[in-house]
Amino acid sequence: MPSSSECECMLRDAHMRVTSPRIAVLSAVHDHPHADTNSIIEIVRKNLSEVSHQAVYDVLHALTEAGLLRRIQPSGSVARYEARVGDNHHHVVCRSCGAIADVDCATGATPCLAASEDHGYSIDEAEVVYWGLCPACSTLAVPQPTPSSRKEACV
Amino acid sequence: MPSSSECECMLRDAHMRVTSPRIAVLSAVHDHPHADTNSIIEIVRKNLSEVSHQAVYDVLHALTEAGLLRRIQPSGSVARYEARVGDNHHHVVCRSCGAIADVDCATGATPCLAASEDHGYSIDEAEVVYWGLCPACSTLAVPQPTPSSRKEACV
DNA sequence: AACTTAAACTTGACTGACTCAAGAAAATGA
DNA sequence: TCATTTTCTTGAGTCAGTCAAGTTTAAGTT
Repeated sequence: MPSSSECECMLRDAHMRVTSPRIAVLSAVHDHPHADTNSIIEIVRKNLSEVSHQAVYDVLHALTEAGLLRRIQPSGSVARYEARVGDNHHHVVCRSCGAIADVDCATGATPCLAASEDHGYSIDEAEVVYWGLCPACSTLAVPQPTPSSRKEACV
Repeated sequence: MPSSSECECMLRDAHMRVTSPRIAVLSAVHDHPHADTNSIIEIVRKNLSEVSHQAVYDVLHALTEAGLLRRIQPSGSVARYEARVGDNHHHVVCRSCGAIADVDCATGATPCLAASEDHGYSIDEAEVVYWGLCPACSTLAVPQPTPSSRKEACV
């Protein structure tokens, strides 16, 4: 939960102009990791009433571009943002409720970055998303059969 | 490139009713891995004119549910489908043009599935997306500085 | 072969995340 | 303080994907 002046400092360090929407957005994402854009807009408006959604979108893009935020977007989810940048951690996503938690990399600093066959691509990042059920949902949910369990021979 | 009768057989094996849109969609995805929904609609309409977009959406969902197709959706991309199911391979995505290629798992059958700290989640899948530049784009592109290269001390 | 019914298809309107564009306002450096 | 560049506001627009209701069709049953 960095203070306004700390957020201000982060912006200055990134050579970005300091504006109250930027401070508010940066602070909001620090306080609410993995929040989606709409939530961020609401949080920002609690502190600064009257901020346009476009401003928040612009600020999120600018901060992401500057490396102060990281944008994540698991399949089936809208864009989410987090302030934990610089390390390479991954995420667990609940299939049922969509909750997201951070996971440190299992295999060290550059996880899984060695693809077995890169097809000539120059790879710079390996993004890992673990899918499953969060503690709350896994106690509620009935175990459901996997689609792959009904494989039969075809004549 | 499976024949219609092979596609028909896959559907029957999955206990699904055999319809021409389903055969056309299944065949189209087999022939065009990683195609997005719009492309699939166009391909299907070349063979079967007059198929509604809703039907294609429904069919894609049903086939995915049945395990005959797999849906992938890298950040910033629309949904894409592939017919290679059952193995756990991953994908390389070009940051510039969005091209996708398959990558076999680097670490064996259940790659990276061991998260270091699972936060109580019951994990059933690890999805890995490699980001980089495809061969074509990496020869064209000028090397761009990473955002993290401008870190300075803050008083 | 005809019937029944659950599943699939068509049509058309709708939602919601996100973008575009152009003018107004504000922060920075001189 | 002034000029310039960047940022913010406003409002319209785009597009992937969904919803809903009525119609058609395939497959199991009689």
